[in-house]
Amino acid sequence: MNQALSPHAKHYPTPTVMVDIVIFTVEDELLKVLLVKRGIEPFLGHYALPGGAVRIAQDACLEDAARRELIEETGVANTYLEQLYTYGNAQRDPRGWTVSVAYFALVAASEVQLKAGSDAAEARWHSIFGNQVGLLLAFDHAHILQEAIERLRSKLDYTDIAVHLLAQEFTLGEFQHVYEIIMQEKLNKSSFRQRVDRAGIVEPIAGKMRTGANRPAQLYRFVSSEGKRVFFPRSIAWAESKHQRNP
Amino acid sequence: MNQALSPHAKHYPTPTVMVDIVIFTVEDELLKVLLVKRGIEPFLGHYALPGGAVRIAQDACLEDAARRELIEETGVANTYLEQLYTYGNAQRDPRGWTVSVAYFALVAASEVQLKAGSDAAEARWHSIFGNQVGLLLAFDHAHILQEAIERLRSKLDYTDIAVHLLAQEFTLGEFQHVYEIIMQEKLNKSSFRQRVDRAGIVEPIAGKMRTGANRPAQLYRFVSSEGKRVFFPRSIAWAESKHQRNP
DNA sequence: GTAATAGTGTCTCTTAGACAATATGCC
DNA sequence: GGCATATTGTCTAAGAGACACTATTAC
Repeated sequence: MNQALSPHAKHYPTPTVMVDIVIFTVEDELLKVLLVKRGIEPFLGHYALPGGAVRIAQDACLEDAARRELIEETGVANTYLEQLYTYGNAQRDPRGWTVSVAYFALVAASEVQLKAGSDAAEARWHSIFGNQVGLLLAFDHAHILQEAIERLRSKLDYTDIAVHLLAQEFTLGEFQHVYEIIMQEKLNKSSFRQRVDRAGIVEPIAGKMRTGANRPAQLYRFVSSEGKRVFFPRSIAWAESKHQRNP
Repeated sequence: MNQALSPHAKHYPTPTVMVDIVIFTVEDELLKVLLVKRGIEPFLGHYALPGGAVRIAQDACLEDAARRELIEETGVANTYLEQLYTYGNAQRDPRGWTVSVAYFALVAASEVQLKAGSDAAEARWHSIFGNQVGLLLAFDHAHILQEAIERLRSKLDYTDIAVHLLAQEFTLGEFQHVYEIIMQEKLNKSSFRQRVDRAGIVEPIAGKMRTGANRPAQLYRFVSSEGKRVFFPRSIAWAESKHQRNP
C-alpha cells in the first residue's frame, strides 16, 4: 500500500516523504511549541507537529516544503529554520514505511499570526515542561519534539540563535531572560553581557531605551552575520565545575 | 516518471529515497574517503559516494540501510556512523525529485576489507586535499562530501570521535597525529594529553608499549562511554587568539 | 525615600597554549 | 653517545562564574 514503485535502477518501492516542523517560541515566561490537532486518520483528534507530504510539483527542495508549512501555520516568512534530523522506519506511521525530514524553527511570539491550516482543525501553542508537552502526540512526534528541545538547549550553549525568539528590538535583560527560560537556570549577568559583547552579535540602537518602573534599558538589535552562525569559544556553563566563593 | 503516488491523504507523488554514506579513514598521513565508480547511468563511469535506494522490505530503518551499505563496501560492522544531513530537491538527480539521507562513518583503515559492491565496478580510497577530492563526482556528491568534511573537522574540535579512525590499540602520539592530519595544523602536545586525560576517553593498556627507534610509547584503548559522546568544555583551538610568548 | 532593574567592576577558577626539561628506547 | 619520540612540568592568557557595587527610572 505504501510501497510506490521507484523509477530507479532496481525499482525498489520507495517510502512516503513528509516534512514536519518543530516551531518554538517563548511567551509568558515559557518555552512553547506549535501543535495542530489532526483532522484525519490515523491519530484523528491527537495533536501533532505541523507538517505534511512533500509536494514535488510545488516545492523546489525540502527546505521550501518546510518553509511553506511554517508560513501556512504562522505567517512568518523570514526566521530561523534548521534541519533537525530525518526519521525513517516501518513503524512510525501505521500506514507503512515513511520518512519524515524534521526541521525546527524559532519565531518571535509577537510576529506570529496563527491561522488554522487547511487540514488542521486547530493550531495552538503548547507549553513545554522539562522535555515534553503534557499531551500524547501522534506518530513519533513526542520523540521528535524531545530531540528538538535537546538540540535547542545544546545550541543555546554555543551559538546565538536565541535572538530569533525575540522581537526586532530587545534589551540585554530580555535576551538573557530567554536563555534562562529555556535552560531552566539563572545565568550570570556580567558573563552573559561580556560574551554577547565580544561575539558582536547585537548592537545598541542609538537613543532607544525601554522604560518601565526602573532604570531604562538600552535597546539592541540583532546584527546579521550574513548567514554565518556565531559560535562562542566556550560553553556558557560547564557542569561539574561550578564553584562558590564561600563554601 | 519519478512521481510514484503516495497512499497518503491527498495522494501527492512522493520522491525516491536514497541513502548515501561518506566513509572516512586516515591512511598514509592522509584523510581519505571511499568512492565507487558508477556502473550505470546517470553519471556512468563517474565516482560517487556509496549508497543506494532504501529497501523497505529489508531495512527496518534508515540507519539500517546506511549500515547495510557500509558493511557491503567495507566489511566493517561496528563503527561510528552518524546521520549528516538530508538533501532533497528536483535538480540533484536528472531522473527527477529525489531525497538522499546522507550519513558519515569513520573506520580504521586496518579493519577495512574493500569489496566491490554488486552495482559498483570499483571501490577505492581517495585522498582529500582541502575540502575535496581531485575528481568530478556524480550528482551533488561533491557538495555532500564537502559538508561531511566540515562536520568532521568541526566535531573533532569538541568531541572524541577521532578514536574511531584508529585501530583498537594506539598511542597518544598516533591519536594526536590523526587530529593533525585532519585539521591540517599542529597541536600542542601537553594540551592534547591533558584534554584527553581529563575527558577520560582512553585508558592505558597495562604493560603494553609500542616500540620503535625511540622511547617506547604507552598503548591505550578507547573507553566506551556507552553511546554517550564525550564533549570537551572548550574548543581545541580558537582562532584569533593565538599568542606567542616572545613576540 | 523605596522598589526594581540596568549596567560595571573585581576577584577566583579552569583550561588552552607556549615552551622547555627530562625520560627511554634503538642504532 | 646520538637520535627520535614519549612524557611531564611551568608559566601565561582567555574567558566563565561569584559577588558586590553603582546608576537610573517610576512610584
